[in-house]
Amino acid sequence: MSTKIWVVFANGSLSGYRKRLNQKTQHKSVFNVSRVQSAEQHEVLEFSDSADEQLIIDRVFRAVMEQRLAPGTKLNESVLCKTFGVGRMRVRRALLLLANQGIVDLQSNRGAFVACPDPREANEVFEARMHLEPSLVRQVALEIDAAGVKILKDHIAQEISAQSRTDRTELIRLSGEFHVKIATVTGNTVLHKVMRELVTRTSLIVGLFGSTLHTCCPDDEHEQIFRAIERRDPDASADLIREHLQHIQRSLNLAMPKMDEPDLVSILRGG
Amino acid sequence: MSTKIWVVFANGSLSGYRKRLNQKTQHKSVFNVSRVQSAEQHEVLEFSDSADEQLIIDRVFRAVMEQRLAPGTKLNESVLCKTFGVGRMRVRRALLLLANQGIVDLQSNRGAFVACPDPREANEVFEARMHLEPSLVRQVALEIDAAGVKILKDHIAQEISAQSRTDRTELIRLSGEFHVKIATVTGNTVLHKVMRELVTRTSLIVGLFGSTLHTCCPDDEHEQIFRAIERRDPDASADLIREHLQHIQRSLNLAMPKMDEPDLVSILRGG
DNA sequence: TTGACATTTATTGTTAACAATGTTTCCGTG
DNA sequence: CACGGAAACATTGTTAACAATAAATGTCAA
Repeated sequence: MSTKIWVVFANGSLSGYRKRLNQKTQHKSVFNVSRVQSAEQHEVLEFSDSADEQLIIDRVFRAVMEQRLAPGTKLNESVLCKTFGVGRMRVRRALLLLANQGIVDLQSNRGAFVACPDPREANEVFEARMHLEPSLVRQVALEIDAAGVKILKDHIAQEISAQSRTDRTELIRLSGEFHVKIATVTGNTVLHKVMRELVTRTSLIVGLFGSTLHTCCPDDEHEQIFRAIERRDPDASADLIREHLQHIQRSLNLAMPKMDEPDLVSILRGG
Repeated sequence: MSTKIWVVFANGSLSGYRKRLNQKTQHKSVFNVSRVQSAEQHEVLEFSDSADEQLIIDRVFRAVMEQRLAPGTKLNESVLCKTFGVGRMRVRRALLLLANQGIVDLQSNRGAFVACPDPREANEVFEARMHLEPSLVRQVALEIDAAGVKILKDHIAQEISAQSRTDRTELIRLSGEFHVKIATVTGNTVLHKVMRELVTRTSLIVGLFGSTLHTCCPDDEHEQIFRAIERRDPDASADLIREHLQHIQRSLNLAMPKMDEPDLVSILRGG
């Protein structure tokens, strides 16, 4: 739940609180209040209330990226409540945010479902990534420092390990996360968020339209990209990631219709 | 509020509903139910419940883009409720989504405030735009059709008109929206959403750090970009928009600290 | 058995009351 | 008057009950 630590400037304001705090010290803690009276600055450290909310989001994110939550799966509110041991409000807020990011589809009075991107949306996501990632990786190749190289190197090692263990789930997750980490090493949180969203939606798409296992983890392309970055070669990096994205996109079978109501009807009628 | 029209396949399922509908026909309407009994496909047309919710979001978006909502402004829940004539839930959901898009800062137990991006975040937003927009505008220059050209041409006309009328608010809004419209003409909804978010955050940034009026509407750069697009010149388009973004970014005074608590304290202590 | 209709159940959407917190005001004392 | 303290007030966060809807089940007649 919530834990707050008050460190309060001695100009009033705490007085009223301390009384309330002493009344019910269940989930509140005040440390060294007397000592702190002499502190100079009002400061509040808050261990965010929304931690469990973010947990739900992360779990769904991860499950989608690992393709363990199939598109179309219904996300029942009460089930989520029990699973995470939180109230309905938290679950609904998490679902709203997930819907806002295109990961789940929120249908009025029917509930939340893991999104089923259609081919058009799939192409849109890839188009967006094709705009963003070459330029991004170019910058990374130019500016990356030793710490960044290590992050990517470790990641590649993990991928190789998962590949040798034929750990499919882990490999799928790592495969997507590689692209997120490229954004991470720039230190740009805005880019990080955008990439995370696009990559997760890509996972959905690959899960829906990916014909072969090969689709999500094409050979050692990630390693090649890393090597180009490592030797600070922006042009090669950009070219490689462009090809990489094209390979994934081309390996999709976008003609395959998803199991959607209208399609089902037309199929049955045709038979 | 909500209005639904049921058109139901005659295989049951409606029966129970019609009873309820007849009981209270206040905000529900059923048209031609008898005729529809012979229809073949179950279909639900829903006039989204979340329309008013989206309205709140759009209004805040617009107010921020027009810089009429200053960064730091508190967005009181009850005020918003009265303003839009909706319940608290809707307002809170809207605020949550706005926070998720970085437009609003949601502080626990204190409320929602128009975001105050710091210089670091400002640079991140510009960096993200510098990655995205040149590539985007290049594609637009290559693929745009007559309808797209008209959209942009009309927009430029509007900008010129607002400039001649010295309608500052309108000019600020149009100035941001030009970039969104470039994404719009691609027809890519994913890109559109990303651009909309980045541009709105830019408006916040310009409002905070823009030293001069000139910052937000630099000469006729938009018109030049449009002309490059119109003559299908991808290289020139990309170069121009890159310069354009750099001009805006350079005109910012990022050294100027915002009126934030920690800064205020340090200022007072130093004096 | 099937199809129209009614009923029941499960799930989601909304609201309002309550709890917790932040903010302001006020009061007495030195 | 400055200051600490306490209460009053305003606002936000949470919960639980209720309303509305969807989905499932049951009934009965042709």
